Amino acid sequence: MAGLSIAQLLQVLLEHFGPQNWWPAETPFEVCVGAVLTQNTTWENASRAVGNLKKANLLTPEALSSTDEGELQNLIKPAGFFRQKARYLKELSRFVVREGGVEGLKAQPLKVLRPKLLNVKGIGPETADSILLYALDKPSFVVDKYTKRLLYRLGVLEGESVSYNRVKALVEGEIPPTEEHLKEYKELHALIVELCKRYCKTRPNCRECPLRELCYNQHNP
DNA sequence: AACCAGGAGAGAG
DNA sequence: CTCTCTCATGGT
Repeated sequence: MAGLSIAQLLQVLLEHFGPQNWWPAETPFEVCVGAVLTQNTTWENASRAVGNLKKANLLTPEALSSTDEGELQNLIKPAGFFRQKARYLKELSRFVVREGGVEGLKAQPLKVLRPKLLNVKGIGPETADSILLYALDKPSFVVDKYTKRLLYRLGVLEGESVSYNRVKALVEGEIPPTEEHLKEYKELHALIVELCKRYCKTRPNCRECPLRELCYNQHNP
């Protein structure tokens, strides 16, 4: 049944969609901000908020950390949860400044950086890994709702509520978190999102899905 | 008009 | 560690 390897999955997705070259952002810090703003929200909504911050010249750690929180709330409203996300962005930007900016973060090893990020209010496992992978070029695989849903429907996971760390360990067990696999981590997560946005949402569209023959429960999703 | 979207914190068991 | 509540805007 579950004879599907993660490497195979990546290969099939790459053949269908081609390299995605994520994350859609101009700077590493913009990736960090976007990672927070897209929490439990569509990228379309998060992107509007990012655009507002860009117009206001707030997409640097220094500018963001010294901005009035109330004004910040107004700018990021389209992303939803604007009160807590404004607080989270303040926490994050202060952290980045404190650590010597993006360069200061990049200089640190993954093993010490990940716990530090998880210690920041508003940065959970997915947001931390997104920042590590796409903003700081550290090989830390990103698990999200799509990843769990897809791996479940492919018969790799027992359910969709398997814990974050177990899914992460599963993938990183097959593709080790080393520098040489950085590109594969980036592409795999991006491709899973691309696939799921189109074919593997809560209500699936299996008929046009390129993976429909691999999906063990395609008739009762 | 419910339902959903690239989560995370806080509290309880 | 797992379960449940809350947080909010915008599209279908």
